[in-house]
Amino acid sequence: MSTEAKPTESKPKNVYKDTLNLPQTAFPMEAKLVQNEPARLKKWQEMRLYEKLMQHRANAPKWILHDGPPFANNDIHIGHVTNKTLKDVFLRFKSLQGFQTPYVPGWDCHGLPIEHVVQEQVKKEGKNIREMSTLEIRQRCFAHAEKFAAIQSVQFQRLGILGEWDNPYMTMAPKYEASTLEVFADFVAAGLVYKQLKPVQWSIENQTALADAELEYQDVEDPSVYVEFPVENPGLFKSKFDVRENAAISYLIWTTTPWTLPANMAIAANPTVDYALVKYTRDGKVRVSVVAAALVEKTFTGRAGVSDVSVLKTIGGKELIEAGVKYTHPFAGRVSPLLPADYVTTTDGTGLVHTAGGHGEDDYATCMAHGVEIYCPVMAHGKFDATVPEWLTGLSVWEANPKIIDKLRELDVLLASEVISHSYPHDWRSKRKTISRATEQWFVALDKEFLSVAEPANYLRLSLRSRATRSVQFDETQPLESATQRIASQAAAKLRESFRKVESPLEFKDPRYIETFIPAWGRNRLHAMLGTRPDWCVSRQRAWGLPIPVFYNEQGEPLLTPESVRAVAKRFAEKGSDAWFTDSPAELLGDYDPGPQFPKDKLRKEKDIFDVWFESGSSWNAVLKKRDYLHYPADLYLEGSDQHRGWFQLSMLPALGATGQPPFKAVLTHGFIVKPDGTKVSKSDKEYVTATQEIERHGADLLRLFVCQLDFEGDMAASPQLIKDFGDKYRKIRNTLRYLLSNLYDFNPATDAQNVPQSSLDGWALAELDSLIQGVVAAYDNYQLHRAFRLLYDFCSVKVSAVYGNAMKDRLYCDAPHSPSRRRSQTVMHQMVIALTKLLSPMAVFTADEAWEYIPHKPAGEQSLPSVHLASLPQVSGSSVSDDQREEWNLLMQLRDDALQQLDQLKKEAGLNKALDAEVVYMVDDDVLRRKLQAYGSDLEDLVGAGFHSFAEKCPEGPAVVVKVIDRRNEYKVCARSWKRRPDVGQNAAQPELSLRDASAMGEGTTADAPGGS
RNA sequence: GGGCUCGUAGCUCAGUUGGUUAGAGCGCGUCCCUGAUAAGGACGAGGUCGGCAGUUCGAAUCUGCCCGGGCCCA
Repeated sequence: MSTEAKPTESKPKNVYKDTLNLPQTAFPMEAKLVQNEPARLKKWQEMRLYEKLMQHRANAPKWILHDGPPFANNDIHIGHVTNKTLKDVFLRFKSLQGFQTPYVPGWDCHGLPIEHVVQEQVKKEGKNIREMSTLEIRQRCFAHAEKFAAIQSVQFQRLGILGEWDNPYMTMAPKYEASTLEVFADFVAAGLVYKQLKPVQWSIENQTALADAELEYQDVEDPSVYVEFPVENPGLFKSKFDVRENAAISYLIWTTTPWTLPANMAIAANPTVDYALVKYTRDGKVRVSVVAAALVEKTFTGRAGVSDVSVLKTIGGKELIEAGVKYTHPFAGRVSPLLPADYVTTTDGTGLVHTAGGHGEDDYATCMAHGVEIYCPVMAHGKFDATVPEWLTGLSVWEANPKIIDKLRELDVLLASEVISHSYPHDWRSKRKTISRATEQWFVALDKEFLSVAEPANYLRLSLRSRATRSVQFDETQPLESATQRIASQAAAKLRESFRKVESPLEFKDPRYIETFIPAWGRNRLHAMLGTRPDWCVSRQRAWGLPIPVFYNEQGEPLLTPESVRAVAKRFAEKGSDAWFTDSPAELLGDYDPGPQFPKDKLRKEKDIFDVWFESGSSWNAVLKKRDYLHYPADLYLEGSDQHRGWFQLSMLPALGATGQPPFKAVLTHGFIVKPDGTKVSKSDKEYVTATQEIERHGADLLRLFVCQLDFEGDMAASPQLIKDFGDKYRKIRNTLRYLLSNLYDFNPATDAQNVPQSSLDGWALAELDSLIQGVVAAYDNYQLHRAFRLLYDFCSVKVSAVYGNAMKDRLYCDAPHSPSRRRSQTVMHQMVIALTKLLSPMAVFTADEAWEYIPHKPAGEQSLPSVHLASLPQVSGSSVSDDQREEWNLLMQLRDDALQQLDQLKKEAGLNKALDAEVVYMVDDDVLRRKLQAYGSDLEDLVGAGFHSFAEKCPEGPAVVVKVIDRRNEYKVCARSWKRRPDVGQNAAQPELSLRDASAMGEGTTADAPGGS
């Protein structure tokens, strides 16, 4: 499209370039984060930045975020990055705000995952794990945990996480273990600890009970059987229900776990469900069975070998149960009862539930309630003991399944057998199916009322559950903001109603009440979980953990008192919990005298260890209470949303049991990293983000910013590609900082600062900066990181780069160095770069610190700070802006939009390429308005990068101001220095090629050869 | 199956107590500049606001149901 060839022009390019004040800075455009961050990290470590910051804020109020300990196993992953970054950003913001923010990172060191890895290692080495002593296994586990805590520590520090890395907390440290036992002692003192046979999810592979958190549900196929359990006394049944048929009578049950049938001790029925007496022919024999009326069709229709199905009559569940007709176990021979249970439904099965108290939570509850024995013939390794029929003894439960089905068929009580697919719990480590199995376990009672050791004797006695639910109770004094909250409020009303009977609700500022949940629904969620969770099974049958400090005498009676526990704690504090395996009971108990019932030389030690959650859940005691520079409760716990059931809840229970109040004032949860399509990632996905790899690829700051820009309240989409693309955002911010810095090389606010009138682009920019500072601070304050990032980014991209910075170019480059207009702009830019750097510093810790070094003449009191991370929040200018003033700016920006569109038109239609060749004409009739606009001076042309502006009359209709852009290539001459095309070019006879401004600027000389930046 | 939760342009997010043609930035397309230059600028095209049905004069916004995703349980 090059129509006008200009071969002869050959203009001597840029002869005036040396006379300009072009930007200069040593702040590099290219960040080279990957290579530069480690150096800066080293610098921080050498100057002991964390300690310096703590000293710097020695007299400030504290803000304590208590770290939830990651598991000391494997490298860090993107979830760790998210969690630790959020923590670090909030800590740094609070510090910027003026708080002292000590941060003690920690690690969860005990537990099955580590023990499992060690087992695998041992296996690989060809050794037999059973031949190794517990102590030996524990030492290897200790080494493993220590190694990975060290690895993760380095990785977290590489991310720029600031904290007390040389003194973290470790749950396996002797003093920590002792602190955990102290909490346990308080539980014992409160009478909350008991031992009982109870079904738990049991891993056959690992021969241990599993915590909720150790279970994974997977869809599997299992045999399901419909079994006719013959009534014990058919005559009685027939007479009770007036049945005349000459047929066998049975209760029809359904189960997907045939192997639990040997342990069957009852059948549960729902008193509110109607049951049918169904007559049918199976394999040529007429039979009558009881089944829920609603399930007759589903149960019998289409069954092979079943015909002539008819309902003889329907009876109520209550009636059925009260008739009291027992049944005979088909192959165990026992006679067992029909029991009422309201959890029995008619969605599945037959409405009559096979009940084995030794193999199920509900079953257990039903049996306990009716005095039925908890019977569990399955041993730890998953095989039947000798109490079952001979043909089953010694078989594993999985081997037993088909045998039992065969037996049922042989006994002619199998109505049907089919394979169904359902969700079933698996051991998270072995990935094998778990079983429900009754064992002796230590429990913490949720519903027993008690007084904590911290409470006076006349205090209201409440259970752990009611303390917990009370502390998260909904606050109906808060305005309703969403449907969620409304629902929450309804639940709260119900809850409060129940409180009224025994207790008064907590006030907002009561330390037993959790003030804030972010997001708000966390309160609701935690409440629901606390309200329904079962008693806490705290024992595990493993090696790698904290031993439960119980002794047994020769009669098998347990020695467990607060004093005995504290005595062991004392020993552990010195020697670590390995002492349990090396020391005698007498040594462990030290001076403690358990009395004649428990002779020390005859005591036997408990073999169970604690659930790891009990240890990490006691961290508030081991950390917050033991380090005098922290405080209890913490201001914030911040973890992924899975921790509602995990650490949040299991920190609350120990804390409530021991101190009567929750360990935190606020809880923040964040979502999980998912793939860009919103589904969950697995390691084999190509979208999987390998944290350490991404840091090595793009640098920590980029990853940190990436995390910050996502709304953590929901799931967070990430992939290597998304992170890479995000680099554009980083570069935009960095270049904006660079541009600002590059125009400040000759600026000293002490001598050069100018007043900034509101009616100017500078005034507009300052007001924008003010609202940026306010907005970003508010966003940080409300934990809306993505909003803080967005505000900062948009400010850099739009306000500075596109509008203000662009408009100021002409005067910064071409004005005389000391001209007030140039100095005024520098005054604004100086404030901008300081504010931006500070506001960015919690997120982009490396980049902000780097930029800080290049800022000339930092604010009073901050010149000597060695790092931006010791600085405090930027000040707002504080000048109030009237609505009229805002209107004026809005008008200006609107005119800018108009002008830019016209410029674009001219470019397309008239071949105008440079805005500097155009003139902007402001057509105004109103004198007052004209005068207002005139105050903006050359802003009026620079706003769109034009060469010249003027005013003109306009016709009275239409808006108050109309802007018109005119191509002046044929009218005006170009100033050879500023490249602006304007009528005053040549008016200074001495400088015929220049505009008046440039001619006079030349006269004053330039600073182009001035010394570079700081 | 249950509890909680999310679902607005390719991406990340705004959308205030329901109210005119649903916004921004990025990306994308087209173009300009070459004195922020492995930078900078302009214009433009993109959305049945997950779906359906209600309430209402009017709904992205309220209600119900459904679909899809996530966390936690069973």
